[in-house]
Amino acid sequence: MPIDRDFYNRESTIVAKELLGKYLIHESDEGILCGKIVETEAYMGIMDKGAHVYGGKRTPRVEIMYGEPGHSYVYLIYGMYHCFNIISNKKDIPQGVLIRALEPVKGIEIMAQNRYKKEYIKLNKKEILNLTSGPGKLCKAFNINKDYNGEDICGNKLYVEEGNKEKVEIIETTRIGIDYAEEDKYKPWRYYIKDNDYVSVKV
DNA sequence: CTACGGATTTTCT
DNA sequence: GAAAATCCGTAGT
Repeated sequence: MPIDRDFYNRESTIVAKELLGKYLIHESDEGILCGKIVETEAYMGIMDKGAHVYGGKRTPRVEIMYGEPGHSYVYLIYGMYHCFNIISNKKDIPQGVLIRALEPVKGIEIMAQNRYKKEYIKLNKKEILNLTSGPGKLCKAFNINKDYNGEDICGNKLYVEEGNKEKVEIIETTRIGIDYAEEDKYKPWRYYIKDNDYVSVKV
């Protein structure tokens, strides 16, 4: 069951924290993919120098951010990799949560094929850890591309569900890859689950 | 272990 | 024409 849209209709820092430990599900053509969300980043809208919508910028690419919460924002970065975000907060307040890392739960065979064109059994330990331990990697493993931009995360194709409600210890720290964001690059808006092997960068 | 650079294309200036 | 919310392979310590 997808989580209710109200869940996303809040500050992205809150949504980012509460997404940790939940499951991202993709009912792809190859089969069901499921990963536990272990690392997220909040992008806080037009006041955030690290965000694509900083200063109220409104371009075709970021237009989806100004829409209803609970939709996806997928974009191509460095010409080769996709990043997957979930739009948070209400219409006209363009905030989002970048999903930075997952722990594979179901459909690992499919992820192995998507990432390496190899069977899971043939992967070495490092390759297994690298299946979904980064924003570009998890998009490749989950076969998320630009076709999923604007997808409804409250639908039945690509969505988040509750998971097993385990207690998680959350680390708050600074974001990654936004050196141009001046003072905002030091904002503690990256969150991850303590001691999880699939977190992309630890403190 | 860290450091560097190349890949590759969309997006905005 | 430059930069980008990244990743990976290679070279050096």
